[in-house]
Amino acid sequence: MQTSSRFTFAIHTLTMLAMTEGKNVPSDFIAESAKTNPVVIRRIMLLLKKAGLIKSQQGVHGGAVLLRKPENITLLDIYKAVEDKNVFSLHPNIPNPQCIVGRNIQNILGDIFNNAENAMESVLAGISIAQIKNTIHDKV
Amino acid sequence: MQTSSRFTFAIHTLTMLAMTEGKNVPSDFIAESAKTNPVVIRRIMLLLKKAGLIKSQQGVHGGAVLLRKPENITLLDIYKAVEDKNVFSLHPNIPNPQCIVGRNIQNILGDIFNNAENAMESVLAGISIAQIKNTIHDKV
DNA sequence: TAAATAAGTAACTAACTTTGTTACAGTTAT
DNA sequence: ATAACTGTAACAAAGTTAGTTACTTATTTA
Repeated sequence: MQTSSRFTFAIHTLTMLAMTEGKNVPSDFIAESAKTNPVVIRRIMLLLKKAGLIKSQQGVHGGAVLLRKPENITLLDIYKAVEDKNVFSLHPNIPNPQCIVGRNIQNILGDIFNNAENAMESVLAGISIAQIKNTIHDKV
Repeated sequence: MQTSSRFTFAIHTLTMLAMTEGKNVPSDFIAESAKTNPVVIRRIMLLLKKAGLIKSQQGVHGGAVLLRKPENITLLDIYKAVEDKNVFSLHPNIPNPQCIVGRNIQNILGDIFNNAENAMESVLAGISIAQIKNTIHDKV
């Protein structure tokens, strides 16, 4: 599995927006901090926009701003905005229904995988952008 | 992220071995149940072998057998045997150290990502191949 | 009104991963 | 000797990702 950096880029982006609350932040500025191309950031901004986490403005002094307070944006909100696939994948082809294992394994694993992902997601749900921002401030 | 099916294939394989305890099970037999190519199964068997979960034998009546009781093989053992990458990825390039966010974000996210993965892994650690085998039997 | 700045977006590349496949060498039971 | 296995190399096809260039559209400001 090749894991994407979208989630990390998205958290980075929203943290930057939380640091400069109110002001429009352009993608170039964020890209410079995250050391990537502005288009990569803009693509992620589109996903965050679709999820209702930010709004953006074109033109001079344009950029992105948060639509919610940092306290009300959890990492789970962000995760769901930018990662669509599950952590675990079942078989690429449907297993043999004439085998007792093949006939049952997908149901069983589906439940287990859901439980495992939920456990992971509840950790993400417990952390807000505000907490990350504060941790950064505390460190300085 | 393109998630792999190795974990699912590996659980499927070990469950099959647990069902026919003692007997050597050939890759073709497992592949037929999982609806994939025998080489795919053999490649996964190599990983399970390296992790000490199975042994395998060449030649007529060859195949794979478990090296531990099904009760003593957890999904976490299997996961670690076949998936080497982390669920989450940090930035592909090192963030800008001259930015307060860039300077701190990787440490902060590293901790959070570890917590989230640990939560997921402890669910996997709580389930054994024996449980899966029993669930299959109960269903019939 | 012109210029400058920014998002939005399309198109493309390079690198990488994954599953599936063929082929064949080595091993072992019968 | 033969047949049935694993082990393994090599390759293709498909998909994803990050990065890049280039352009259109929107908006501010001088």
